Amino acid sequence: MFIELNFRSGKPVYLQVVDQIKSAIASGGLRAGESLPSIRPLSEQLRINRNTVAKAYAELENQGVIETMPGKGSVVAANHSPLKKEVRVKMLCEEIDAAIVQAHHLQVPPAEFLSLVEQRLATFQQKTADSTPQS
Amino acid sequence: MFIELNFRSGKPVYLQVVDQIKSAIASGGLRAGESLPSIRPLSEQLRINRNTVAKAYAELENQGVIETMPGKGSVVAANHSPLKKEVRVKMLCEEIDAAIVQAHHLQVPPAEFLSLVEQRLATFQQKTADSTPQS
Amino acid sequence: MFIELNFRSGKPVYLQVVDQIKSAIASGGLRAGESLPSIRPLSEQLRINRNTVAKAYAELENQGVIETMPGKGSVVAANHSPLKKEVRVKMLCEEIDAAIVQAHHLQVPPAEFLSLVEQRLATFQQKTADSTPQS
Amino acid sequence: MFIELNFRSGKPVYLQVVDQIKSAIASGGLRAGESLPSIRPLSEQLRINRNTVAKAYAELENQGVIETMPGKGSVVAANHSPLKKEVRVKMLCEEIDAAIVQAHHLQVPPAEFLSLVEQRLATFQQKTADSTPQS
DNA sequence: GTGGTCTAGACCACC
DNA sequence: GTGGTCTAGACCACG
Repeated sequence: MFIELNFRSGKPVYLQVVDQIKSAIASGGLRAGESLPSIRPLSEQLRINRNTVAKAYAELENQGVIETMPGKGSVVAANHSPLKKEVRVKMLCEEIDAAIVQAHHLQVPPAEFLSLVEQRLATFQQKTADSTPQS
Repeated sequence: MFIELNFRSGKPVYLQVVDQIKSAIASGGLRAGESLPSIRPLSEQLRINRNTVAKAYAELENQGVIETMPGKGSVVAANHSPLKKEVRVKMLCEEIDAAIVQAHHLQVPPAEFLSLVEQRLATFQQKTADSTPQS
Repeated sequence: MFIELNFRSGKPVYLQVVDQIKSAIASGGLRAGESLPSIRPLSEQLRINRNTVAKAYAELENQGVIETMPGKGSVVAANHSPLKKEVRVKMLCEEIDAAIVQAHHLQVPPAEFLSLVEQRLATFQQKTADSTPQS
Repeated sequence: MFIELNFRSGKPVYLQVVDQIKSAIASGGLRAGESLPSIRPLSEQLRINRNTVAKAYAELENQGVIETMPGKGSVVAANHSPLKKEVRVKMLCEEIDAAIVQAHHLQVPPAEFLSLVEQRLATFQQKTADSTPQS
């Protein structure tokens, strides 16, 4: 569980924790059912307040990414979102549009952009496969 | 100059203005040398505080995207991309990775994700083409 | 906006605030688009910490009950849940089952229970109608 | 003695045990004078700590629902409802109101809500009848 | 040991 | 003025 914080980025610390844990899960570094580090030790490791980690975990829980059992710790949830399909696609499209606008702004042509997407996607799938050698 | 604000997104209003103007320039809606609407009418059109628009313009000027001549309005600066290609690609990859992680957690499979990206990209290119028929 | 807190009930204070606001909305006391009291004054009125009210508002926001615009306050959201219908019905059934078990336990016969439900439902609809005389 | 635990609900485990035993008694699954499973086997069956079951039984004894004779096990107490009818109805109404508020926020219209209540009630009576065929 | 709640007080970003 | 974040330290419930 390696998390790197950037205190100068302006992005809230608890959100950095959220995003990095989600990213670890998406790339297979953490798998459904696996335990997350407890709040107190993690807060000490990251040199931040316990409440800040707790806030991150609470956010992850109500996004349905983890499940936390008071007194017993948190585990990665089985992945299935309770949101309507249309809402999920809409949320994803906003993220995609942001990337497309960014590409235009950085003068990366559409063809190269698409190829980049395919390449990054392949990287993620590779990582996921690597961490499930038992299948 | 069509700008759509989302007051619910948590993203600062002035940054939404900044990003949408940058995106309008990137996508050809605004071209180098063209002038931007003045602060007062734009703030009335968007129904936001003049200070907010002023802050957005200041930020754009800071980034070298526009040039403001006090008393004479603002124009789009000559296009330049001082960043090295590799830096730009790295920035873009962060945006792409965010979308991929999001897709995983929203239960959108890779194939559908790719297809969505292609679709949004096509839509975006269509809009770009529409707004630059003179080229 | 009358909220009554019971500090001895064991129910978290912030949840008491959440439930009473949701109840006020459901019964028509607060209508879509209406403003909620600001966090600071409400916390003073209730004699609790600002963070506790903030936590309640955050919870209401991510249940989609209110919308909050940083720097401008919170308003009651237009009501439409992004959850799948099946999930919504399941959540509701848990609440209903709790009431049914309670009725059995309190030795209230089914017929009387049903009649009670109809009566309370009518009361709520009445209150809603009263607060929308303009329709 | 079938008890189903939900470790994700946030509701304390020992309270889930308490409520399900109370509900089993209320619905006829357990009758006055009948004995309950002892703590040790029940804790093994539910895969929870013995202390948790013990706490549940202590709570039940406190509420007068069961009677425990140290060294001899626990039996269901003779049924009694010391609360006045009006108090019981008031308690029940709070539970009902909670369900109605929930229905409003989950966008379930009153008609569908009533129909759901009738359906769940029928299911519950069915279960009750099944477990008391001897009456 | 775990997570949850609440308080108190600080600083910041936005409008 | 508004809400958002973070810290620090306290107490409690649960297993």
